This record gives sequence, C-alpha cells and structure tokens, in this order.
Amino acid sequence: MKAVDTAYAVVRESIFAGRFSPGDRITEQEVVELAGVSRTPVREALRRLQSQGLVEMQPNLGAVVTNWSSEDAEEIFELRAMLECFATRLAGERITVEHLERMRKLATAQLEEVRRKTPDLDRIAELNNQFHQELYAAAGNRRLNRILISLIEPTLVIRTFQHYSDEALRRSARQHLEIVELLESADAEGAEAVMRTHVLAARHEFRHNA
Amino acid sequence: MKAVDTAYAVVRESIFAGRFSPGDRITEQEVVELAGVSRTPVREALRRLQSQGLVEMQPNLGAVVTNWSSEDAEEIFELRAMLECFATRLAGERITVEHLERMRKLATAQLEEVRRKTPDLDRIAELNNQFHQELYAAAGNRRLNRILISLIEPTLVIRTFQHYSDEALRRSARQHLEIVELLESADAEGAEAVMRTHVLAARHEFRHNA
DNA sequence: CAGTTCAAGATTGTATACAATCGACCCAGG
DNA sequence: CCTGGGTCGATTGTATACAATCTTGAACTG
Repeated sequence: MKAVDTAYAVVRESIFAGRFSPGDRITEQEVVELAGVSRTPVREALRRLQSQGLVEMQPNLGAVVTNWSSEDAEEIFELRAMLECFATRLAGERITVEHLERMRKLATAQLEEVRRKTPDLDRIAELNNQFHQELYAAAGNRRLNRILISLIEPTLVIRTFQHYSDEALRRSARQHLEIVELLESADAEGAEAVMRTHVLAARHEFRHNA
Repeated sequence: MKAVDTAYAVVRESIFAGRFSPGDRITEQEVVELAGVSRTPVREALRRLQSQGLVEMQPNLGAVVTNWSSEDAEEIFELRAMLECFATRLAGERITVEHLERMRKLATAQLEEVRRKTPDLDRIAELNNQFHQELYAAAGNRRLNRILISLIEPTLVIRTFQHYSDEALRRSARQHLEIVELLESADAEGAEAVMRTHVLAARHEFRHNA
C-alpha cells in the first residue's frame, strides 16, 4: 500500500471514528506521526480529502474538518432528492439481473438486521450505503455515481442512523426492498416515487434529530 | 501568486489552447520547465486538474489529458438537462435584482456579438459561460454550483461553439434573454422549460457536429 | 489597563535528493 | 523470424531540507 493511501486511510478513519471532530484543525505533522509517512504523501492525502469534502483547506493554515451547518444539510438533501430519483429512473431502464440480485440481498440483510432486538447500527449504515451505491452503478452514469458519492460521503460523519427510531429504521429498510421489487417488475415510475419518499424521510429524520 | 497556482494555470491554459490534446501524456518534468517551478507544486496542480476532470492520473504513469467519448458527452448532457433545469427552478425562487441585471447584461452582450458579421466565438463562449455561472450562483445552492461547474469545465476543451451554425448561435443567445425575462416576471416554470430546450439544443448540436 | 508591535516558534509552501517502478530496447535462444 | 528475459533510462513516489507565512504571547506605549 502506498504511503499516500495509508495517510488517506488513517485520517479518513480518524474522522469517521470521531477522533477528529468537525472544526478541528489537522496539522500535517500530526498525520505524519499517526501514519508513519513523510509530509509529501500526507499533503496529497489531505487534498484528496478536501476534494471529497471531508476537510477544508485554508491557505497557509492547513486542513480543518468540515463543519456542517443545517443549510449544508438542506442543500444536500435537496440535491439527493433530485439525483437519487434520477438514478432510480435510469436504473429502471438499464438495470441487470445481477444488480437486482445484489440489491435484493442487501435490502434483505438490512431488513433482518433492523428487526433484531439490538440492531447493529454500523452494519445497517454499511448495508444502506452499499445498496445505494449498487443502485448508482445500475444507473450506468459514472458521473452521476461520482456526484452522489461526493454528496453522501461527508454526511456519513454525522452517523444519521444513530438518531433513527426503530420504526424509522424499519421503514427505511422496507423501502429498499420495495424499490428492488418495483424495479424487478419494471415499474421505474413507482420505484422513483418510493425513492423520493425514502430521501425525504431521511431529511425529515435529520431535521428532527440532528 | 503561489507556485502551485502558476503550474495549475499553465497546464490548464495549455489544454484549453490545444497545446496538449486529449490522450496526450503530461510528464511532471514538462510542466516544471513550462511553469518554472519545482515538481512538488506541479504534482499538486495535476491532482487538482484531475479532480476537475481535465486530466486522468494513472499510478506510476502520470497525467493523461482526458479523452471524451460520445458516451461521456451523453452522460454530461443527461445530467446537465436535469441540473440546469433544477438550478433555474431554484433561481426562480431566490433570484435577486442584482443577479437579474448581470444576467441581462450578459445575455444582451451575447446577442449583440452573435449578430455581428464575424462573431468572436471565444467571446461568445466566455459570455455564455458567465451567464450560466451567474444562474448557478442565483440558485443559491453551493454544491449544485460546484457540480455544474465540474460537469461543464471539461467540455470547454471541445470548444462547442466553433461548430455552431449562425442560426444555432443566435437561438442560443435568444434563449438566454428569454430565460432572464421569464425569471423577471416570476415565471420559473417557463424559464425552466426554456432552459431544458436550451440544453437539449446544445446536445443536438454536439451530436451532429462533434 | 487596553491596544500595538515585534520576535520566536510552529506550520505550511517549495525545492531537491533519493527510492521504487514502469517501459522500451536489445539480445539470446528456439 | 519470433519470443522471452533482462538491463537501462525515464518517470513517478517518497523523504527531507529550506523558505515563507502565520499564530502566539510578551514586552512596550499611550
């Protein structure tokens, strides 16, 4: 593994694990010590994190972990509502049985997980994430894929599912399965509608809890 | 001006000026000599160009000027049709008189330019670009702004307007003015419809000429 | 005491040296 | 003639040294 990749992974994990909090400044020297590589790859890794929106770079000041305001969240949900629907519509035209199978597996696994007595929220987040990524891939527009990932990635820091009620968790998982089934029956319009509901519900949860 | 900025500007200009063509490999040493800075800022500049989609980085091989296939163009127009309409809708809700004034000025200037005997295609491209950017700003969603810029920037290399007929040039400029006037009369829906036509016309021109 | 100036330390920006990797070319062997 | 392997040059990847810039804080002044 290249030095830049380890530096990137170390910082990224530290942010997701909460060891760096939004607003914290990350000095290059810190990362050098954490990752055990020199400053050159560290700088490159930080720029990569910047282009993904996880940190912001200020000239001569370095990296600061991005701090999300409620306006940022509104912007993101506004765009997601539009783009995820669009992705669903495209998927409706182009999706293959392989994609559908994987999506069904993911949705089913998520549904099982949310029905446990003490659901593993991290696992749910991971399954949820994979489901959406599979859908983007099925849509077959690489740029749309990239855009949606760049929109969603930074919000994973907030760990939305931690604030979901059990009922919201279950509804979310059920909607995934619904989307799969509607796509299987070639009802792109229906799938798109469920997806819109799905994203707007996420926004609702976010507004009321975070 | 910082070294990284000069390196960035030099490569960017070289690409737009056609001194680097799509598919060309750009070695760091070349840029060092062109820009007169060391390799460190050159590398950073190339990564920046990568994140904007102007070049692609291959491990241990370096930067290659991005080569656009017709599939890429379809993807981009597909997304633009959606996102520019969305931007227009948002602008309809939030636009200020200052934005409208600037947009009217830009549209008028463009209309004058296309009516000259020998229109300056580079100036038209510049005015066109500024008009769209002004609209994105008026939409008030910074991420949407960023996304649209990242979609359009790489396509500027192709110099679309070079292939437009006089009639297409004029229609394009007229549509800009129409959009301004519809936004002024608070007819967001109408403005959105014209914008859709506008983007689809651009796709049409592209398909038949490039 | 508040505000300002300036110097020292810390941090980022840049240059350069060294290591690792890739690709082209040459040459031997079939 | 063609193929496989290996060496060498070129290029990217990384480390480190040096320069520029910013922050901090303490001394100084009104």
